[in-house]
Amino acid sequence: MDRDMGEVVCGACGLVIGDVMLDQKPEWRAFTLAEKDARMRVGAPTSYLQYDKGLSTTFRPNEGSTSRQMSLKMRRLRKWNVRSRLHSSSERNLSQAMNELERLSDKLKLPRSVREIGARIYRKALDKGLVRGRSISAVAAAALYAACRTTRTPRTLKELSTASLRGRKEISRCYRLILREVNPRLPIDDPAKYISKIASTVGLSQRAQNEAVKILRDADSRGMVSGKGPVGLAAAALYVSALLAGEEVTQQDLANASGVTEVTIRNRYKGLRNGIDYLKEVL
DNA sequence: TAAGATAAGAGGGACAT
DNA sequence: ATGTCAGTCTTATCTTA
Repeated sequence: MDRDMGEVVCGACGLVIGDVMLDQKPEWRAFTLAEKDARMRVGAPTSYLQYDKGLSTTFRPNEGSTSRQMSLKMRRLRKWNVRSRLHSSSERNLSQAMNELERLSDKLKLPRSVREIGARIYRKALDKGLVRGRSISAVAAAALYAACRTTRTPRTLKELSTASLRGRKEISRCYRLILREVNPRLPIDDPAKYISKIASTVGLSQRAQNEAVKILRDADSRGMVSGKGPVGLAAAALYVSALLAGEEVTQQDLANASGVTEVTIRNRYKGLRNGIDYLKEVL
């Protein structure tokens, strides 16, 4: 089980068995009865996924005493309750954004934990006024992408943009804005994260994956990776390791599975061959 | 048919004006 | 703010084994 990836992977063969990670746990645990008793009072775990963090009240008609007057009064109260919750534009904005976040996460099979972080990032962006003048869906997609990066969950900007209604350019603009304004320190994208994802869709062995990771480490230690796209590097490393292991994969297959072009794979492949001595001899 | 080569164009970062 | 430069990646097309 690879928690970073949000995937369930077979340890023997590297096959991705399922990529839906359900997070059904409450956010706390009770170890003793007394503790449990104490915690009964905290209510549901709060969540950033609801625009009001799950703390709002709702009115329901009282089914027991349904006098005509009472139900009218209740209806009025409920109306005001709803109004007071939704009246501010920022909260309306949030509620829309949370919907979009849910839709995207669903499409991309992202675990709830990532969605939570995406929601938190979106809130910050909204508080800083970054959403004004931009589309909610684009900023939401960008926030979710940022969440993938902070949690080291391998999703590409491209995947985000195909799931979103917005174009890649617009989302990446928002993403860079978020980087600058709200989330200055994100870990750099690690190519190794993409390896098992790519490998399992083209059916490469775990052995080949391990080898590919090793190759990437070598390349990194030689300063060959800076400035290069992480996905292309991962795909090329897999191509090399497949050759070494005698497993059959075409550049075309890897290109399809990874979302980069064959040309890019070829270029990275060439770089790896020239840059790493022990590969020069074998290939 | 897969792999390699080449060229043109897009988009974005760094840096200067 | 705007322009230029170097470098990456994509798309398209042709050649090679």
